[in-house]
Amino acid sequence: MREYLRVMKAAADGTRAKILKLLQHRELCVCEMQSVLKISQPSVSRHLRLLEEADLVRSEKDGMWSNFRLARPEECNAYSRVILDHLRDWLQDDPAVSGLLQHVKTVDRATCATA
Amino acid sequence: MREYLRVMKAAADGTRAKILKLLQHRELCVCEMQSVLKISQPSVSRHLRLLEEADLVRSEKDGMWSNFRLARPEECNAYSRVILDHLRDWLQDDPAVSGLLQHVKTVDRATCATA
DNA sequence: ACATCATATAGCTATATTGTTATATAATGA
DNA sequence: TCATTATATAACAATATAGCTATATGATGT
Repeated sequence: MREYLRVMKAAADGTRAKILKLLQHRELCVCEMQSVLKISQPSVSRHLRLLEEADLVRSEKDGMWSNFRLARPEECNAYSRVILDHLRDWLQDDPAVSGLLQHVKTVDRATCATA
Repeated sequence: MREYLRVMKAAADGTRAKILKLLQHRELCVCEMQSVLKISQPSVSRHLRLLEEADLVRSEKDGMWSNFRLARPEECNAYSRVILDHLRDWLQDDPAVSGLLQHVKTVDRATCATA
């Protein structure tokens, strides 16, 4: 039950759902997500920690940056695998998500500068 | 997004997950669930309202009782259908859930008496 | 070494959630 | 009608969550 709740609670938040949808597009660092989501950097960091603890995302350090991506199937647990799988279809037509997906195409970590 | 969050938040709670697992066994009235879950009747009622608003369960009045059952596929939305589908496998070996499933077999609405 | 940038953590506030008790509503049966 | 039973709603307390600002950590480049 513990793992089930961790995954479901992680997925049951609007900001985190948006992050997952953004990561379907490509890997992103924290400051890129901050720029797209228009929330504070610490808030993004905490959401990412919850997503990572739920095995929904994974991160890798690249120098100064932390790159986050969706967890690969073999990195998932039984619950996160299913959620990620369905999220590829879910929210695809959501207006808020579409807007962010437009925005993310114009974002570049080189021009973040701790907005 | 609204509907996604309604379903995910409804599912992302331990007590409500237990209710859904109990309802896989059979239809139950509020007082039966109260007896099995050992929480107050108003608390059960509110959980059921949230589950019903998420199209995860449906209820029918039967005289004095409200019978709750899992929503049928045609009563679901895109999200609740998927969650209910996976929940048939999920948590099947969870010790807390197993305990409740044992208990629910011995429960009868006739012997509830607003415990 | 020092300044800068990206990220993480700590601490706080506002809000949401879950539980409770008390009470309202509605059906049943003497 | 009146008491009883089942359920729903209201109001409250305790806890959890999500946002913020301030600050710590760690890498980069001068």
